[in-house]
Amino acid sequence: MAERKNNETSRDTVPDAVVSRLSLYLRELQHLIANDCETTSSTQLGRLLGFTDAQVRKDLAYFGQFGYPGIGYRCSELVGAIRKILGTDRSWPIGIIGVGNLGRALLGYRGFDQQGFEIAAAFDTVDDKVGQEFEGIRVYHISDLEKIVEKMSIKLGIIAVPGPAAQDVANLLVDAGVEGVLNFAPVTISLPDSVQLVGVDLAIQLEQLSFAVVNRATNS
Amino acid sequence: MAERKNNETSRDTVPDAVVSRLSLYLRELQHLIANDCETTSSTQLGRLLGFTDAQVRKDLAYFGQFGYPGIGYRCSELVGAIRKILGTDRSWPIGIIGVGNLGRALLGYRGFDQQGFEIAAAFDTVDDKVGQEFEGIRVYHISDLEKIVEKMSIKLGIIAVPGPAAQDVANLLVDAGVEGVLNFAPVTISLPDSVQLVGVDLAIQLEQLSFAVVNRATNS
DNA sequence: TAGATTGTTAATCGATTAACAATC
DNA sequence: TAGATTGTTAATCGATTAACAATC
Repeated sequence: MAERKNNETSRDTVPDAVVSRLSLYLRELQHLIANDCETTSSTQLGRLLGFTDAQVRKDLAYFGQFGYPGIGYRCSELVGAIRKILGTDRSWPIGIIGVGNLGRALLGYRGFDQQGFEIAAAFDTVDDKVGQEFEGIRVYHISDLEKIVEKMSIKLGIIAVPGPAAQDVANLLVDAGVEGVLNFAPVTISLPDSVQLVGVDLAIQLEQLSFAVVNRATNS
Repeated sequence: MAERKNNETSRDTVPDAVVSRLSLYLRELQHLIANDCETTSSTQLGRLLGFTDAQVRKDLAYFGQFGYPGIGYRCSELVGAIRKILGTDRSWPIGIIGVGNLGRALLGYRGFDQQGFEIAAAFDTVDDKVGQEFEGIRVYHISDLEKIVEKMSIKLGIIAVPGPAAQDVANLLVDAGVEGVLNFAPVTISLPDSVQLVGVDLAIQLEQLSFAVVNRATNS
């Protein structure tokens, strides 16, 4: 069907920045749909998010042709296309390691389900927590990680343990066979290339904000 | 002291990517210090974080000269310099709006204090929560926001409310006089240019991971 | 001194924007 | 049809890397 050099597996590498904008497009499109918009345009999407229209079109062009010249994009169609690109057109069972404050907050976070993520199990080492349920999610002992990961087909792991334990937990997740890790611990961890890693450090986000405030006269 | 075109306020705009790497350098330096390293080098820092040595030196060069040719960087000195650049050499009183799962997790998050952030007050609209304390932090009614922000010199606000309420809360924060907002709600909010905004969407982080996993054969 | 490492300039690489023919 | 908007190419802009004189 599609011409060009296309060959499915030999697609050019996509910059991270493009992928994260894709998520933003998806979020805006879902809002537009909630507000009964049937179609949108690169200009509208760009205006909503502070990007140029050219950038919106270019980003989408990495993955194919989704629009209609003279018309724009059908919102629901583009949502479907982006979810397919991101891999969220199916459900991802997730395991969370660490049932402290942050872990429990993530267990209760409603935003995940809506985007195709489903927290299947939690893990901890503290006896008082193991066997309990939080937000309807059962807490297992970390020593059962491999067994449960397999049984529940868990593909992604979220690390929500203190920094010093993070690398050990990461290793256990890799051994258990997960394919991707989201790390909330404030440390750099290293994984084999075959396992994907995304890190989120909440303190770093505040540092970015602090910098922006201190330098606001200069940079905005 | 410093020559060059330098004039303090006319510094070239610093790319966001540079600022976020600065936070990573800071984190690694703190680990090095914890492990009794007195000095480090651009090569070592780069290796720890997966950057080139040239990038480390170039990033720091935006802000001044912090190293010693032939020797490298004194860790504690560079930590001090980066904290000053990021504005975390002083304490930032923070207000958190929304005391649901995520808000409470942030209230209890130990990583903030260590980096110069201090959660001073929490706000909600739910009667059962107002007046309570979580993790030693008092919850006020949102209608007291302006008063408390002034009294406690709160400069940064964290939005941890559901999406539909986020823009309203943002407006209240701006009216109350905060200078920066960290938004955890999964919506795009808009603020006057005079108020800085950083957004963190947890579902988006998982989408990035999902994309990376689905495309791992191609891009890693 | 010789070896190491910085700060900085120039070269390379990649990402964003502008422009426009093709299309509805 | 005229107006709108796409997908895509070429031009611009910015960020990363390589190289090296200066320095300890």
